[in-house]
Amino acid sequence: MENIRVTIFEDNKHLRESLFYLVNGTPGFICTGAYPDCNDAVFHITKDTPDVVLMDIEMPGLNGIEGVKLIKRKFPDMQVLMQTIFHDETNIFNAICAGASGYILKSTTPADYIEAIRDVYNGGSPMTGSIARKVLELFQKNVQPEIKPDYQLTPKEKEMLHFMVQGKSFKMIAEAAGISYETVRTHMKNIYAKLHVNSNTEAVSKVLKEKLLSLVF
Amino acid sequence: MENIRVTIFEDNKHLRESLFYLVNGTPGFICTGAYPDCNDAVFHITKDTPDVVLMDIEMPGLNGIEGVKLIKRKFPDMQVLMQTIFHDETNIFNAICAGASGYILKSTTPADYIEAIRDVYNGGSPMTGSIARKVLELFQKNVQPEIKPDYQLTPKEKEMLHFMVQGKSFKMIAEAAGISYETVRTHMKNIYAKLHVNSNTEAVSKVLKEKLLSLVF
DNA sequence: AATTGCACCCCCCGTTTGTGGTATTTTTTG
DNA sequence: CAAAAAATACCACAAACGGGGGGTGCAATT
Repeated sequence: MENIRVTIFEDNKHLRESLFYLVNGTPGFICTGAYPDCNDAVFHITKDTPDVVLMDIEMPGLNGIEGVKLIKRKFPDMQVLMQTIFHDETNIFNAICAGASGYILKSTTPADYIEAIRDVYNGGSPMTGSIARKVLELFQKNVQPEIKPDYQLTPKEKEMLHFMVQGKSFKMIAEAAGISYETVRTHMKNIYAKLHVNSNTEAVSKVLKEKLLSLVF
Repeated sequence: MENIRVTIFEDNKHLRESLFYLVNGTPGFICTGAYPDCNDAVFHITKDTPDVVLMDIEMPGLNGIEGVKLIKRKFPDMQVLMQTIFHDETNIFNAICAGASGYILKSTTPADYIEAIRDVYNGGSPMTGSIARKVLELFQKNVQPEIKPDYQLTPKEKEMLHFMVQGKSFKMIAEAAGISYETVRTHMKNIYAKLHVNSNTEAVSKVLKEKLLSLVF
């Protein structure tokens, strides 16, 4: 059985070394290189000839996204497994689009790290459940954009929501719509019940995500 | 802690009963129903009020794909976890497009079944690595990143916003992020200043409209 | 050595929302 | 027309939010 060759790009010295020892300490795996940035990624990979690249997203200089692009341009079949801290998710989507083959969190256990690398090597795409969920949702939108559930909102309720997504307070909505503050509150209560939410932010979020309002008005 | 309510649709009597006992035998889970077909799925679910539906794909009469469609039309927020014996690509994509929240194989172990159900319940989307890979590949072709204004938000601030657009309250965010309530408020205050808004709804609205968080995560 | 940016934590105070009600007046519709 | 649905309005209380302070520690930069 051939060893799975892994090259690591990770700016954090401690984590980089931990991963290095983790990979090398696991039977069937060998770390062919561990670098603090991907400025010379193509050079390193040409030399290391890894099967899988473990790439941090947040890095000084060339970040992980650019790194993946570089690598995939030169080695289209290279398997790149991204890793990042959970909540800097802004670029994760871009990472995937750049050609990443998987996405894991830095909070994963050593065993899971190894498992993810093996999974990528075997043609899988390990990712967390929450990432997977988001990917699925976008997938559903692209393929079938018409999953528009009907919440049976009345015209007045939609008007309230319109003002709501503009960031208006109940008081401002009352004035804008020419009705009393308490009436606005009543409408909002009904809306919350229909949308199955219980806060203004949830309502706004749901409206925008599901495009419940035709952006007229 | 509330039990996770699970309703099962599975034509194979043996497997159906096994799953029933598995779910009921696991602390924190309760099987609210187990049916051999989804002809009366909407009725059963109305009665059972499950949190998660475990749905077989291959079934006589109405198959699992149609079942999901029915269920999602009536209960748009219902979480449906698909399961099948086949690794059939067409079915998988149809299921995903129909609104399934996850996809597992019948070959999974009991422990993994439970884990998958829990994952779905918690907003994740469990799926096998190979499924994920296929989804990613399609994803990479269809989407290109767009230009977005830069408000110089720090990673932590983006994290806060990420939770915000999920409709979470400050208190919930504090818990989810493992920081104190007051810290969340501090971050939010800074965010408001950077985005030039002064309420949670305005912030959420701006984030979603301008796709500040790449919308996906 | 000093500064800056970020993440973190706490207090106060007034305002706004969320939630539970009740209740009257249109408007729509069978 | 009678009934249902929608829109209107109010009260009360608890919870959450917005804006204003005050801080500490740490790492990177200057």
